[in-house]
Amino acid sequence: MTSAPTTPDDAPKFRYSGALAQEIELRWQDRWEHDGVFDAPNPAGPLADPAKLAGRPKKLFVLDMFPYPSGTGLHVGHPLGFIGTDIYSRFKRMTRHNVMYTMGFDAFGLPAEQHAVETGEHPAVKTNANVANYRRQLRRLGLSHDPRRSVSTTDPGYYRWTQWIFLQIFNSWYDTEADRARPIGDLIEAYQSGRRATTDGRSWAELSAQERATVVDGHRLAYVSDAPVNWCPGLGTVVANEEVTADGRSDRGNFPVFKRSMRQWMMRITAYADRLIADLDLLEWTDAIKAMQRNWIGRSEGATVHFPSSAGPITVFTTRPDTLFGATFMVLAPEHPLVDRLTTPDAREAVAKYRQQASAKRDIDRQDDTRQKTGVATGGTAINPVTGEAIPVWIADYVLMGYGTGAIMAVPCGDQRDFEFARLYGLPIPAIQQPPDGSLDTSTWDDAFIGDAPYVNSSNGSLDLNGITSVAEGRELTNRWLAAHGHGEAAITYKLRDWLFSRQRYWGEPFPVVYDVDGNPHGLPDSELPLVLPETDSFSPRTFDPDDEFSNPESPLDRLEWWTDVELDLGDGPKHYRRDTNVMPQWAGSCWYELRYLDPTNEQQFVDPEVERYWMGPQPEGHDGHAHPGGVDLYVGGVEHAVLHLLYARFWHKVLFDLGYLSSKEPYYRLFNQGYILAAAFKDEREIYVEATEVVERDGTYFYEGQPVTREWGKMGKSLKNAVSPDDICQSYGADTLRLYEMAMGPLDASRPWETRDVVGMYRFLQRLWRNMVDEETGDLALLDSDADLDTQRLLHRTIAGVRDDMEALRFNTAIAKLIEFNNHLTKLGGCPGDVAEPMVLMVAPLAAHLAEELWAKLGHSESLAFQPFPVADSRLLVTDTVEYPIQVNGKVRGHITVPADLEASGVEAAALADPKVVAFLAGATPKKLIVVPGRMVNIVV
RNA sequence: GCCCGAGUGGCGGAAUGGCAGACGCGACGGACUCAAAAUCCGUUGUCCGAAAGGGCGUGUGGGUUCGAGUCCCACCUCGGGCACCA
Repeated sequence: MTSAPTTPDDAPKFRYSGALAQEIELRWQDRWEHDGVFDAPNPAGPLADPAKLAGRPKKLFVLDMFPYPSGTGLHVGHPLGFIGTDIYSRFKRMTRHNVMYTMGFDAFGLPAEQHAVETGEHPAVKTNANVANYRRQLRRLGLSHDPRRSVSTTDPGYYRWTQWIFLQIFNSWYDTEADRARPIGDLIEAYQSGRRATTDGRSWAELSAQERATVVDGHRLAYVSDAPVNWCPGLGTVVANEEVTADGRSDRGNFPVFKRSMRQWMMRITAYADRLIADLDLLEWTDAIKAMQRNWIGRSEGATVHFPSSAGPITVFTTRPDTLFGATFMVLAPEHPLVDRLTTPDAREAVAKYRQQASAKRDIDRQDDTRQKTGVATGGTAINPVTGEAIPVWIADYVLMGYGTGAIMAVPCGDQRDFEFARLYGLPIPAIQQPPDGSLDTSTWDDAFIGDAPYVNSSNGSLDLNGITSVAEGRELTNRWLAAHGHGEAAITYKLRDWLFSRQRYWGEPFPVVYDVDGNPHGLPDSELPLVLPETDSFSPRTFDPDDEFSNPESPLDRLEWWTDVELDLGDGPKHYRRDTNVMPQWAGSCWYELRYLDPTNEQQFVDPEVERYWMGPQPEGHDGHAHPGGVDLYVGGVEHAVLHLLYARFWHKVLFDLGYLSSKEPYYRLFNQGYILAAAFKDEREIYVEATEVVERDGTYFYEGQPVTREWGKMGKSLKNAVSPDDICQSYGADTLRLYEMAMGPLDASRPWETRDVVGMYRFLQRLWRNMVDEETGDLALLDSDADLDTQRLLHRTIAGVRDDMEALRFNTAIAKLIEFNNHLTKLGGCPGDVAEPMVLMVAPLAAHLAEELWAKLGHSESLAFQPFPVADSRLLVTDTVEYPIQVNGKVRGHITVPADLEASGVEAAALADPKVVAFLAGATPKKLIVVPGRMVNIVV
């Protein structure tokens, strides 16, 4: 919509134009790379450099969520966070920090595979081209990455260790007593020694080899299970719970997802549920993200209660065992296994019909009619253990098989859903609590009562809650009674399910697992790693009609018999095995990438422990002076990974921590969610998006090829046809202008609309800055002959103090504003005083890195300024001799006085009352009260 | 329904309880130019006023305070997340 300002031919030769910026930037980027300026030294190993390390007493690990390298390249929305982390990294280097900062690529995944299917080109070819393009674009932005540490998840040298970590998880079990993962060998040893008993009491030696394998496999943290999973025929693969939307469709592709029992790889993340919640307290993350993680894990405390019935005990989970006296019926999920046995002959037909209806409307419909509850009675009954009464058992689809036990005790007076259900089917609703402002006659109630209130009708002789007023106490007493009488026990449930870890795809990490003739899985020995993805030209996943629920997944790797069938010696002689033909989900590679950055070329270990301790270990005194529990010092990325990536990565990290490979409990100590860049998108009359760059505005109306179009705002991207390429902006204005613009738009965590029109503001700032120091005709340094006057000195040091604070707090927008303000002051002086140039250039350096380097060189330095100390404010120059006080009368400013800074309050008072404007305003009235805030203001109350 | 956020000029936004609107864009006026662009200088919350000056102003209504954009209560609107979770 708006074109870049054109620099006229007769403009001064060394004006800071887009072309000059580009020349400067490319030159410095080459030099940085050539000199290895941003190579961060490790304390040991091949990247060790004791000389460099000596000058950098503190470490700082700054991390971006690494991108998927898409074929369309970066748009200006992508690097928002990257620019922020770059500025922070550059600033920290100037304050004696050894900064770990690089960028890798999360390059397995569907789009590259899709491209391969369409073109027949191997996905690695396209992926490598995309990675190369991303690297070029990121380099063009002047990001100060250590290029030696950049990794791609698709590189066999990388995924070799992803496979290795998988095997660590596979070869571990969760010891609930020690509350940590341990090697599977410890479990076997415990069984062998008899310290751990088998379930049927036989000794370990008495079990057959197959029985032992089954026991051991049943404890592994990565295990093959035959359980209900999310089958997505449209994608031709199973997907994780986290990848299914609320309305039962795939996150990617929006295809229907069906619950089907299938044999698939699972990760026992549920073993870590409590620690994943508890350790959130260690982290500096926003409450919003912590809340999302807690929500997703969904811990509920309560009790399991067993209700005797003719079909055996029906076990329910409840968070309100204290309301057991009010449980007047039970509801089972339609799929509950006891339904058949509970159903009486006369109810059989209705039950069968309801179950069929429920199973038919599993996806979208189930959402729609959530308002009106439905259900049928089974005719069967169960015994309420506290009252001894027989209560009817119903089935209803508001009870979900996938949560708790798939059965509930219904307490209509104390649960809104049960209340509605009881009202609908005329079931009794006895009150068991006395609501503070209601009667015990529940027919007068509009809703169930939930909260603290005295219990009534809640006694059976041995358990008496009557008169107790606290739910917590009632719960506690009931739990004790249940346990004592064998009717139940305190229990905790979670919404979190184990993580479905296999995908029927080609472009992912192959499982380093083979199956013996009996179908038992065996991990490959280290010597077999990496298990390289086999070459083929048949990448296509087998996909199905999206609604074809009963189709079955077929892995592309399954077709490669030359690869799947192998002869191996796993310690007991050469035998025939069949390889696992699944691949890992895209999340696998991103579960540990930050660790590989630390030691990217290590072929013996995924990371050298000494290197890991240095960068990730707990810090008694972190970068900000606070102790921190270890992990990445600053992790920046979008909120879209609030549950998926962050939960999975925390889980893997904790397993590796338990196994003794890592020194921090958590991978990411401080998380910062940057906002999104939004952009105007335009639709024509057919509601189709048109290329936003081609739209012109006339008098508030927008036109595309002469036709009017409508405007809306959305996340920048290909689908809305509103992407702006950073390459174009760098070409027209330079990367420094782009960096400044993105940061100046607003606070880093806020989303904001992109306006190409506004970019020129930062361009002008850099142009003025340049002109204040450089002769536009000759390109030579041209500073004022004189040094700074006192006012300028003071403003400089106020600016230094402010910019420093802003940099620490990631407030780059206000840091830029302060620098512009100071530069505007220099412009008024007619140029830059000699003694101001260096501090000014150093302050600008983290933001406009290339321009600052160029000016620094012109100031006579041959070294890069990357490690020059950031200016420090002189506190003597932060105070002034005189202070201007605003004088308020009744809270409104009516005048100003300027008085010596050290004048005491009584003097300020006298001066305020003597000010002619104030005198006029008071018109002789006597002040009732006079407030002097030293150094701030005066308020006169009349 | 529940849990997070956020509401400030024409626009993006700034403001340890202390002069609301820093900084940038745009707009308007001027300089340079044959002209335009680029660049430079100035004005720019709004209303009244020729001006000096004054009234009104941070989603709405209350409250605390000498003083509230900022703190408290209630509400409205918008954005995000979760949602028949027992």
